[in-house]
Amino acid sequence: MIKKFFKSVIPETTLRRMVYYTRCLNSFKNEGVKLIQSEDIAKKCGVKSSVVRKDLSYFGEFGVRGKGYHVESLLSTINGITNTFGKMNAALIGVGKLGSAIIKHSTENFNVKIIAAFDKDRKKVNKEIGETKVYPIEEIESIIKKYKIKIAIIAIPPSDVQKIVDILVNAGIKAILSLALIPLNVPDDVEVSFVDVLSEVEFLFYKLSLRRNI
Amino acid sequence: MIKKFFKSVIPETTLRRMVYYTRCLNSFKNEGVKLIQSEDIAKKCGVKSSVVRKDLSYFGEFGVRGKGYHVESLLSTINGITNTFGKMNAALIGVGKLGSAIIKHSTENFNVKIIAAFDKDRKKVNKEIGETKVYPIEEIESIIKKYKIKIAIIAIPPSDVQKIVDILVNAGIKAILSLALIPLNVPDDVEVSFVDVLSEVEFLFYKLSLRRNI
DNA sequence: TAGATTGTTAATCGATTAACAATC
DNA sequence: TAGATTGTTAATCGATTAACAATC
Repeated sequence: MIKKFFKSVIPETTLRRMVYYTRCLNSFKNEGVKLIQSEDIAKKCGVKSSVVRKDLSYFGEFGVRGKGYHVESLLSTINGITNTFGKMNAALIGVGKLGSAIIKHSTENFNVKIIAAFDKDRKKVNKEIGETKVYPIEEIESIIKKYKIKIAIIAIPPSDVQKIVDILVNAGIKAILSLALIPLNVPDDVEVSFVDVLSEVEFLFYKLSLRRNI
Repeated sequence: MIKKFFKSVIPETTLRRMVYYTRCLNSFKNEGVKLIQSEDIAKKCGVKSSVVRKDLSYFGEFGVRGKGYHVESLLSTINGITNTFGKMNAALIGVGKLGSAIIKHSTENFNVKIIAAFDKDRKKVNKEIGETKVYPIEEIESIIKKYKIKIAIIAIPPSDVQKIVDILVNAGIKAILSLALIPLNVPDDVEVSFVDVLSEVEFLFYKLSLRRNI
């Protein structure tokens, strides 16, 4: 029987939870845990154990029935599937307060590494923040191509966003994370995603007020 | 016939899009536009017009068939429903790089106002960032109660998060936005939501790698 | 083997979509 | 009235859930 490597489509929601899972698994690994059950992952990540099992099952059969999952091998299987072995290089556009906070976070924390930052302010250019060098906007294309960067984070004022997006797409960027909640024009093969703290707060306000009214 | 004020449950996704819509509507208002169609809102927000109409219909019938929606009255109706007339006061815990970036954003941009910030660092306490005063951690409870703040943003290291969450819940906070992707223990009546830039980047990496493999 | 936990199924729930009747 | 756009419907799609057969 021929077995496909993956189920044909993996749900967005599953992919999002994979980020949780790898974090949990890494934390288990650091604690020296060798074998875990779906229930353990579930508790640590705040989801249900059936969700964990279903999510993992999209990628293959990793568990041992009656026993659980081997932390180490599960981790490396996930890394293998996603082609990411801790080396997720991204670019950052806009080295303001928010931008430099993100660089700082990335040095302290996890898998993502900001390997190049860009700013239009001449005073910031050629400086280094942590290990990240700041280049002028004009060099976006050459640097992105040179380092084969596929993902960019945009932390600039809304008015400048689309202009930069065009440059990025042209340079070969395949996914953009924007920190301003304005729609972007990109080709179909470029992923776009938004993260905006204040919008999320507004959403929470809506949720609370409606709760009172029903 | 008795008409309920709202449909009994409003979908999460609708509520999230309401944030977009109010922004679009405000921008139309500032351009002096009086009357708009669902199609206009849709284009500006990057969704489909049927989605806009369905979303708005959860709250009532605001449009005029054959004509469209009155920008001004639609905006104030939405504000009325959510009890928010531009006055969304929130607290912020942790005045590091990320925290102060958020304060700066809130002064420049939209509806949310950070009316109190907290930090354990004595050197930051009693300073002001923009119009936001920084209080010591010990005063969380008194200040939150004094200003009746219902929503808090947490921008502190993961290890301190749960401790602060307990204090916040105790002080009467009803919604928490955490900037660290670790699960929080809260009572059922407290909303929790997460925003984490680097997790989102990881998610995008997963998405891209899988795209290549299928 | 008996006990335990996985991987999968089928039912349920929720969100999206397009088409169109209602109506300004 | 004719033209236009809303508000609603019903079908489709996608995600969650709990239960359990498979199997270590």
